[in-house]
Amino acid sequence: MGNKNTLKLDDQLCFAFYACSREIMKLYRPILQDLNLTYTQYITMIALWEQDNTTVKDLGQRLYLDSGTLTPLLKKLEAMGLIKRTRDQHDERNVLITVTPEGREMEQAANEIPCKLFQDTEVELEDAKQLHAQVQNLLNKIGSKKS
Amino acid sequence: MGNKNTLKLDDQLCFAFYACSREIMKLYRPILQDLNLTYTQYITMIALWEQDNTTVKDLGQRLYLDSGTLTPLLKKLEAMGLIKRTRDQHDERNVLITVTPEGREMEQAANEIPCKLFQDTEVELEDAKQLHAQVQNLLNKIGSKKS
DNA sequence: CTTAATTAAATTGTATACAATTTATATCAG
DNA sequence: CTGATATAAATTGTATACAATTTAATTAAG
Repeated sequence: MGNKNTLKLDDQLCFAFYACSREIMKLYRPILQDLNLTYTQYITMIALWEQDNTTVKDLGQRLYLDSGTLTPLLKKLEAMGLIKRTRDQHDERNVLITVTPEGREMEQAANEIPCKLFQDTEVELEDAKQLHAQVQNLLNKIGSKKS
Repeated sequence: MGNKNTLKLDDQLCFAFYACSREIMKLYRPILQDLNLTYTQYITMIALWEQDNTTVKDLGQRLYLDSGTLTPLLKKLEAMGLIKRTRDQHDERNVLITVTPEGREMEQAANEIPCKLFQDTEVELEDAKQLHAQVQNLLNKIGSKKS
């Protein structure tokens, strides 16, 4: 492993997450191509299917993305007819995002995606599930400052 | 958890990796700012400190990045004086990347980074290390097709 | 009521990512 | 040797990410 004080790519936890997420996205790409969605657009739609009629701010908090990323992405999804963006009548600062019937229709097709994803790999679903819980736990700890 | 056939953000392993890597990058940002490096530039330098005088192709394989991402990034690092790009005399298709003395000097400062990273969070180093091994394992399995 | 402070999106500018194509070089087949 | 194939980088075009700023609307303070 070399000197303890020497930086190694193989010791970088963040790099492992970063590389792993991009490699899994490559598995998603051909599947999502059928829906004409990118991965970021896909998780945005998942967030909206789960919670319709919400704000850009709420979406940003759940997806860990800011308006600089979301505004153009949501405009794209609107142009594709999957969502609708409207100013909140009660507080014009908020933009409300709602899923259109076309967007709802896509949800049905999307439900088939998870079982296809790791189909041709050696990844065991049980391992993935166990790992997922730990990553989630880490993610929660990153935000909270030590007391 | 709702219907088993309903997509939920909290069930998405890839999203957990994706969000987690970006959140950790946010912890890196203020630290890397002292070196005037982005996270991608930082892991590229780590790869080069570990293996000097290598090709763009080799870097791409180790970082899971292609020339479309690396070429402009390496040009930036060269402009900063940290590396040198030269065509291989024996095979002009290859571009050899070498670390300059300035680039080597930065390695010393960078060695201090890992211990600073999770300092103010609740993340336990032992948990992180254990998790890392599992992510690495998954990453290895993604590439290999089921027999 | 009116100005100051706050908040939510949008915009601007820089830096990735990556598919697809192009360019330049090297190798292979006949 | 020579056209066909293959390979490595670079380029082009699209889609994120995100810091920093701007715009518009709301709320708070005096």
